Amino acid sequence: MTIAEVSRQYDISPDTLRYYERIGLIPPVHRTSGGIRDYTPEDCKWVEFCKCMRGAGLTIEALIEYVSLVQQGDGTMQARLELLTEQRRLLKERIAEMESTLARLDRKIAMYHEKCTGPCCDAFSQSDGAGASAQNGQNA
Amino acid sequence: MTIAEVSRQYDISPDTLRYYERIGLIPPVHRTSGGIRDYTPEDCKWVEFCKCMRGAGLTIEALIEYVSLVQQGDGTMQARLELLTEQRRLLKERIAEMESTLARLDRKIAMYHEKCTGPCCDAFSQSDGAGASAQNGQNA
DNA sequence: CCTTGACATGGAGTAAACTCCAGGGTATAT
DNA sequence: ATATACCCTGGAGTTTACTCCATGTCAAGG
Repeated sequence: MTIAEVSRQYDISPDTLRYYERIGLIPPVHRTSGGIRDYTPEDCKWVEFCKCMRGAGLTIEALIEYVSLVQQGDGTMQARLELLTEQRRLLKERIAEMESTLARLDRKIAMYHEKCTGPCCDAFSQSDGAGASAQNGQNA
Repeated sequence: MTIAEVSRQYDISPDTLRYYERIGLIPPVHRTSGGIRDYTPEDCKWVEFCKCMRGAGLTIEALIEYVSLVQQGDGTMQARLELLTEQRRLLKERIAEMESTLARLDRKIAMYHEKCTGPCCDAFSQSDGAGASAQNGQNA
């Protein structure tokens, strides 16, 4: 598979694909005798994997480390397991934080709904501020 | 409250606090007669709100727009509601994506557990690749 | 063989989001 | 009054993660 095909398939520019390879975010891609990249299914899987993990917010640094461990062979299984476990923990933390922010957004939206559909729409004037509930010192 | 106190309380550098104010991510902060920032509880709430929303991945652009709407007064309630609803939708999408990546990480971790504790630890040698399951074209 | 379009490399340029700095004002303890 | 610590602004610098570019190579059609 050429770099252009991979680019289309995963919606990542050729420049970015080369960049990812250069910094070690994906292992070196297979080449033709002429030196042109010819992505194997394995190469593609790395591209997809990195895209997925980056999308979830894993750092490039952690992923480079993981790729490096895989390239060092089977002796690094334990280290890989630890790395992935730590990244899983961090990901779960981020999700929890986002869930709580989502709940907060929901409360704020509910308040705007009340204000917009309440008895006297457009006639309110409490300073809204950061919380649609500016009166009680703390919200979420 | 001085900028240094707010900085400590929310773990945001004074430079970043000034930057946030400059770009409109928080409304103008109250000043002393001498021109020095003196954060009111309301100002602090904005700082906390922005920190929370930024932490969940809302764009600076969307937050600036929200702050701007709030400053424009009560006529913008409907627009604020729409903005928040859209941001909520995007946030939920991101969470869903991260949940699925979390599940994928879990599967991969489970596979490493098997390999590390299985019958012949350290004696495997299937090329691992991006999936700890390099044999079946697709994983997750 | 030659043209044409995609690909290669190394390095420079860019956008976002800070972060740092110089030069100068403010405030409080001595 | 003055030293010291903190704050101000405008602007330059930094980091991250790309993105673009100049120059040269590769490969398929005519």
